[in-house]
Amino acid sequence: MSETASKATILLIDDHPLLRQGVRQLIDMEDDMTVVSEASNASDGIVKALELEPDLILLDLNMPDVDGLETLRRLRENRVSSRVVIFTVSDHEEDVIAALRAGADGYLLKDMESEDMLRQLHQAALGRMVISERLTALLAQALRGQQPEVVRADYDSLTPREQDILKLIADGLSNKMIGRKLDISDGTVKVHVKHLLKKLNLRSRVEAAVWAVEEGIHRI
Amino acid sequence: MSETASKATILLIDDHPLLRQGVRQLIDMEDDMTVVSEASNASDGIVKALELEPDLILLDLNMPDVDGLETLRRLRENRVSSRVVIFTVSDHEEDVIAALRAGADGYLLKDMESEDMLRQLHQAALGRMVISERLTALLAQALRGQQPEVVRADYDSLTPREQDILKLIADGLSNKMIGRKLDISDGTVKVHVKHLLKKLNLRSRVEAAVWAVEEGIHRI
DNA sequence: TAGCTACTACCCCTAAAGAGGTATTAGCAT
DNA sequence: ATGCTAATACCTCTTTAGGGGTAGTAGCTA
Repeated sequence: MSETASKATILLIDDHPLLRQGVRQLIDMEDDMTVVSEASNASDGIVKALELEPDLILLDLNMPDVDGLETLRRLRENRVSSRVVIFTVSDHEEDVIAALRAGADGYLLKDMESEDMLRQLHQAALGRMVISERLTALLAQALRGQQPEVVRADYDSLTPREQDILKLIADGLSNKMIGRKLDISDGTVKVHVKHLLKKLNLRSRVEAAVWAVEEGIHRI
Repeated sequence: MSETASKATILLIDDHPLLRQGVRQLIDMEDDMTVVSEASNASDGIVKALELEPDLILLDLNMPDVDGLETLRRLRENRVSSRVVIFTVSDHEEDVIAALRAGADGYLLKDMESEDMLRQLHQAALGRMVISERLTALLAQALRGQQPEVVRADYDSLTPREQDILKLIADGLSNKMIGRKLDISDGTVKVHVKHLLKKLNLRSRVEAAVWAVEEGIHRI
């Protein structure tokens, strides 16, 4: 970890020497951060990460051979606990989402202003997740995109009672427990389950539970 | 839409008169935006939205009676096409996510600086999604559904085979189907299921499936 | 070698789930 | 009044799940 006493250690993994040079100069001008090493490819980066255990790894996405995402995965596989911040030119939604899903602790764009960059690096070194401001709208949209409207139609086709019971299934309750909770017989619960499975075209309560959780119906 | 020639029209829906007053003054000092009306509750807000069709609606989340989220839903039900930006004090993850899922075009926090606020409002009036910068990390985290620490430990306590089978349970497969897929007997699958339930301290495959989906293990 | 873990497969047994059916009651709309 | 839907409850039947056990095989390690 990076105490205020010692400098936060940073490893650069990027195949562009000039850019590494620029970032290194920028960072090394700060008195609480330092670039401890650089790598121009994935395998070299992983070796150095394991060896140096830096506080922070700045990782380019677009590298020949093994790309940044794959590098990130390999770092995680090798139990590298450093925070990994993607540092790239790509502001494509798929890249951002994929990187975050793969466990990136941040996603910064290379066209940032220097001062902005330093501010974000400080935050990252402290363990905060950092994302270029320009990407917020994109993130929000992705989050919304996860929720298909088609679902509503299906869910709304259920009677109120069936909706109740679907939610309880998604809580992992058995028919008997559901009956107890709703104060009806477990036989009646089975009837509702039967109907709701048919309407949603699912084959078991497990599928129903998974569906409900994935669609967020779970906690409506 | 807001052309550069005419002013962008804004409707405030918030139960705090003083805050409405402040926002109105701030906005009306701009020469390309104007507050055309205010409402202190949901129903009044919806009526005015239908009547005035503003370019932008600033909507408070925390209102007595009908809250902002429900208001947003009703606005959408009534085919109000105005862009709706949530304007609230709540930086809770659930609120942000729920609002965006419900179709909000932005989410701004009330503790913003004036100039920042105006900048964001201009963007929103132009149709861009706006999110307070402070919420980016939160969004990113929501996107990856995150929380491993504890989970990892539990999940890692499973043998590779048990992990395989947990994933297949979360796909809704029966023991027999899992056995067919892994080319082992369904009896063996039952053994693995038994063990994995015990290790994870769960009571049924439904609970296991829900757990796996919620923790994102589902698609590792 | 002995011990440990993982994986496999079977046994027995009970409980739960799900598909099919009939039927009553209440409320609502035609 | 008739029909329709939702909710309730019961029936029978088969399949699936899950807890308990024993046991063989393979691999790894002290």
